Amino acid sequence: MATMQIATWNVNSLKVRLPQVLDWLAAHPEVTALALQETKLEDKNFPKAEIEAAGYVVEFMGQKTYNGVAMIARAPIQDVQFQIPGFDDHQVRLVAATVQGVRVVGGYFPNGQSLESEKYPYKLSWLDALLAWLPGELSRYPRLALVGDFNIAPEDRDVHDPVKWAGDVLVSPPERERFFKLVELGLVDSFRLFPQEDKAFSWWDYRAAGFRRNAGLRIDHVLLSAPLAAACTACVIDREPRRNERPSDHAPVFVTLAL
DNA sequence: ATGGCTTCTCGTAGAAGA
Repeated sequence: MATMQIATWNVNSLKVRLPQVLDWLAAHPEVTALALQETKLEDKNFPKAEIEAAGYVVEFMGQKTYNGVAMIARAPIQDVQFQIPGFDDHQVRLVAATVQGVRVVGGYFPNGQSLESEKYPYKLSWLDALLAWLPGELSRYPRLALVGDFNIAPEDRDVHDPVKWAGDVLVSPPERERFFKLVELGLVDSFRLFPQEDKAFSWWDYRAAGFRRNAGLRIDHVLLSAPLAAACTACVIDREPRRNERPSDHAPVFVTLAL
């Protein structure tokens, strides 16, 4: 039986955060696969050599200014696929790859901006496309982890001030319904497999001292198929990098699997 | 306080993030 850890981190610019990513990986040698979101880099500017020099392999697809995803791994990355098949998306938001027999799907789910924005129906259609695609992926890869920045706080306990946020984007019922449709596909919210402290969040607003006040949301998730959930021994939101200078507004989240 | 802060860009102000 071997232990592997799978992680996700919205780095909000890999250009700025690369040293922090490398430091974090060095401090977490059991992390076999790390899915990144919001790399915000065109492929020609991606720091592939630096990541490989640290002893990792990496697959990536990005674009200027916004979005962009990557998969960093200690072990070979196989069968890489970008974007949701059949969903014509001009925003780079998904990478799927197999690492040590585990299918890791890393997503940067759309934010939606507001319920009135045209970005909100885009978010819902993106979620619907993901929901339509995943059943086949799950049958092909029974060991599957869906990770990333979901931009959905599934329950009120995932929100620092549920009254203030009520009905807003990231917590609206149509988004939450789709999150729980993912659960109905057989994907388990690994964080809730274990006792957790109250007010556990993965994102804190840069503004108004959000982190200091723990005014956050739990929107970064690791969802596991049944065989992986059965092997999961821990799910941790690592707040430590949020204390760095120039931190990402998101914390990394990782699971430990005893496979 | 419908803001705050941080990132990005055919940039130096405005959009977007969540």
